[in-house]
Amino acid sequence: MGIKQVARHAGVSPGTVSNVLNRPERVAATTRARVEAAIRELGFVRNGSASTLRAGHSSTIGLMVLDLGNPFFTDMARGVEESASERGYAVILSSSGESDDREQRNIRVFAEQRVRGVLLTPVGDDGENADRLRARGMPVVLLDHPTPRANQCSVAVDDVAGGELAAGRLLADGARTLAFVTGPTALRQCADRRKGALRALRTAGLAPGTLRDVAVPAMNARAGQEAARRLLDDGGPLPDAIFCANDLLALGVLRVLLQSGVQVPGDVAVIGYDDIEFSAAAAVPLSSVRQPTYQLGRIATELLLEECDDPEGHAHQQVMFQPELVIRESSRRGGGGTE
Amino acid sequence: MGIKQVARHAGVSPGTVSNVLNRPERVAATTRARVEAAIRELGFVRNGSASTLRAGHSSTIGLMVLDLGNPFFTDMARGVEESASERGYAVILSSSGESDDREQRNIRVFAEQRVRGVLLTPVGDDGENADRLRARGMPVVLLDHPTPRANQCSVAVDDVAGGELAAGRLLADGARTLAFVTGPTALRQCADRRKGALRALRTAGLAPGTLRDVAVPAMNARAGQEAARRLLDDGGPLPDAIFCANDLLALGVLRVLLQSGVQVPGDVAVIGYDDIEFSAAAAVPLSSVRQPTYQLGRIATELLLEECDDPEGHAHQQVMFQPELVIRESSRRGGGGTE
DNA sequence: CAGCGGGGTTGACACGTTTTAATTCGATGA
DNA sequence: TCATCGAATTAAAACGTGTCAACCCCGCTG
Repeated sequence: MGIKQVARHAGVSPGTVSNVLNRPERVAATTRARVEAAIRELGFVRNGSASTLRAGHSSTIGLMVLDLGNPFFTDMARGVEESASERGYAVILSSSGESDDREQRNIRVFAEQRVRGVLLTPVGDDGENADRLRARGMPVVLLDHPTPRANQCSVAVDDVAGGELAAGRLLADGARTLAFVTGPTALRQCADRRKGALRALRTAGLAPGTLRDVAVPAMNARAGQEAARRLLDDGGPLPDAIFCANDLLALGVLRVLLQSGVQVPGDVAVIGYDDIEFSAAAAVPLSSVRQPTYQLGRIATELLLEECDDPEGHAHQQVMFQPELVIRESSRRGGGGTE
Repeated sequence: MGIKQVARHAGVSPGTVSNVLNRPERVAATTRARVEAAIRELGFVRNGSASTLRAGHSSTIGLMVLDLGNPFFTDMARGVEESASERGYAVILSSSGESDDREQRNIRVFAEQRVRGVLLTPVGDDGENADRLRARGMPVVLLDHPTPRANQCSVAVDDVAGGELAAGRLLADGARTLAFVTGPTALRQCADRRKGALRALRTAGLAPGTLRDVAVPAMNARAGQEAARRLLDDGGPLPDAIFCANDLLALGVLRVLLQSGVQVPGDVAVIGYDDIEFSAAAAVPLSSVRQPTYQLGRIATELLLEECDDPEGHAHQQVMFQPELVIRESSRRGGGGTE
């Protein structure tokens, strides 16, 4: 069922059918109509692999995120998909699950599929995978990951500023001891948010040692529960406030605290990061740091496709958004607690 | 950068390189080593589009879900991806956003890409899109959608039973008037859960008119908020209990109720559907109907790949799971209310 | 009337892989 | 010594599309 059958059925040559599909303006209206009718009658759909083989690249882009279970990334993906489909591109969506191996495997799939370009939220910080792709001549835009390097585009939100914002608010509210619940410390997001928190501590004149790190191996609610249990079980006094690298972590933390009879924000204030939809509906509405998630996806896609369309004329850009603090019940001192 | 360059570099013919890639056992150990070295040195990666063109189909499967913003579907997708990658297949993940148009567009992409098979959670009930695919000889498994038709596999959970379970519990707890907050009524999930609720009403000896439908155009938290506002604003008395077609809807409903000072479950009991992770952490922990989400994805993938591997010998199966009620605070009468 | 130009169409080739049938080569047995 | 056999490798064809140079036809100009 190829272009040839359509051509025969319409009484034209295969080349003409191809022209109808790709440069309709070059073919006379009457023959075009005839070909289109044939296409419809035969139910023809273009063989993408043949196109891709001929063209050297497909009309899909690859999107790799850290965790599909995190609404932050699915919101981003929505932005990507809408922006891409407006330009006639399809999106192949993949998740690395924060695993270096899976990132590499999935990137290999992208390479095999000859996607037109890749949007990558990298697990590691070295940009090795991105470099490998670019070495093959494949445009890459880093997503939710800033780069100092000028050889590629990136779109990100200032996580250091976000961390400073969150911790700063907790300190301003009177907290003297802080815990930082974090996922894998190798993740740039975690490291930067921690750096911001430390900066806030310094500004407040407190020693960096005041920040107690609680690292868990994932960034979901279950891991957050584990972190909270660790905080509760180790015998010492609870910190005045807990800053979580992630709303999912924060929701897990919150849940265990409440189950254990700890008052939030009375005994402990909690603040998360990402401002996912569920945070506002949590048992204690969660303060958080909001990012322009959907926009992140849209803009990254635009940059990527711009580079694809004109690799020579394209000027790489490093876009950096500023996050915004959203204060709700969970960090509002005097809002419902013991103190 | 093709098989030919690798062949030249290793001093063998292209056919041998292909054999190394696909049937390593047929090539002598020493030449195999030489070819593998060449592959590594040149950084060769197989051109998937050429493979696909030759084979007639790629080694990817397409997965189309209703809503990537719903954790129910991302959990399912996790099951699919893990099961597929165990067998060497990659997954192209797409969301129809509950829109018929987008479903059709994305299925077209699947067809163009010549995916090996499709896992489809259809928007409509007619199975037209699935039929079109199967007419092209492409295996399709319906996901979260039962079929009476024996010409295809399906994997689903009994939504009528789930609806009956949920509404039955609300009635057993003493509710006499019920609201059903639902997304697009054309969605099978919504229709079936409603049917179950009606069945429960009948069993309890109540008139079907007792069920007050509140239909909103989407199945997310925002739509749930709209539904709750509609319930509050129309002047009449609130129902004793609200059954939501979806946890996202329920979380939205819950939020607006609590903001308006309505006690849950004291004034109104609420129960959702899907038992997503966030439900347990909601302001009032949400009762819900649990489904074997991850298993759904795994089993559907297994069925699909089984059909792909042996289209003739494959016997279609219609798998139906039974849901399970999870009772939490939001529907526990006497748990914290006025009554 | 011959020549010219241009819009519309065609035919053939290339893309990179897989596969099948054919070929080489060394060893074995008669 | 020669025929035979099997293992290892090769050459060539095919998959369906896009492109590009060539070609045809027709009207127009000189």
